[in-house]
Amino acid sequence: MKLSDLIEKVKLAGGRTTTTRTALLEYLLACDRPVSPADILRALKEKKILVNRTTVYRELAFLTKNGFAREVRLIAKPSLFELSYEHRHHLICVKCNDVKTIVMANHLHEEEKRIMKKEKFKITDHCLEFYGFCAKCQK
Amino acid sequence: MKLSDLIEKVKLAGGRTTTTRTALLEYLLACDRPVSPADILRALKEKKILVNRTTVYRELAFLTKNGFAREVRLIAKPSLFELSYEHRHHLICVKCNDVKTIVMANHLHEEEKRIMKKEKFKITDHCLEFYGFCAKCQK
DNA sequence: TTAATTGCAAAAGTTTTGCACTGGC
DNA sequence: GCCAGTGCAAAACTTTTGCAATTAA
Repeated sequence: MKLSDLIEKVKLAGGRTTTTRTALLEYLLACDRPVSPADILRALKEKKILVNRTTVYRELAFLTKNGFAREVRLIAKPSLFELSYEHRHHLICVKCNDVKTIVMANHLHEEEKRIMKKEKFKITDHCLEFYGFCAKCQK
Repeated sequence: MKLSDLIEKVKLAGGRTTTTRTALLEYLLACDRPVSPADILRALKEKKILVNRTTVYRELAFLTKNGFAREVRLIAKPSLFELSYEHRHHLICVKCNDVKTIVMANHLHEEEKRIMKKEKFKITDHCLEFYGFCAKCQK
């Protein structure tokens, strides 16, 4: 996904193109992993882009509400956010807390069908995360 | 799982049998769904068992650390906790936020093997949650 | 006894709100 | 000009810590 395409889509959704929004989207794109509001604040500060904490929260709320970002809650206390243009899964190291993003095919269609029938619950999405030890922490 | 068995196991792990701990385990057992520290405080208060907030947090930390409980982070802001004597999954209604617990066989063994090989990540656990609409909210 | 458990107060950290002001389109 | 976006300060929550007192085993 390209930054310009993202910005275009945000415009279509009624959002304006502001310095903050552009910088935030650029950062989320570059990271390619879930980050916390605090991470974002830190990163933008380093780039000399001064943004208020509240603005970051509101921006994330806007992106999430409009389907551009997604909130994931893995290990760390604060919520983490990532762009949502594709279905992602994460490998979370329980030792160093590192999070790696992976993309994989959905192997749960049949299972979801069965659950929907049995539980009368209409599944629209799922969240699958793997916990364990990253390459470094296995040594 | 029976309360007395749970208490016995906690004892083996070096934990003492206190009013708070017993009441908390009893509540978690009865709920059979993830609950927040605030939920626990409220429930114990209703039962006239006066417990401090800090104690609830410490108790949950103790249970989690010793493998009796598990922290799950679904939709609600605060972390939710549930007993961990079996592998569970949840059906989370995105409309009313209701959470239903289900138990299902692990269909991900093959997938996990593949990921471990490809990503050099040693998977020890996973978390799979389904989002959608509960029976009530489909109407 | 003695180590685990607890309460209380205070701090730390995260997220939300109200309000006035600014700036994209 | 309109209304989305913003900063600031303050509030609301959630979670953790230090310390002294209590209590199960």
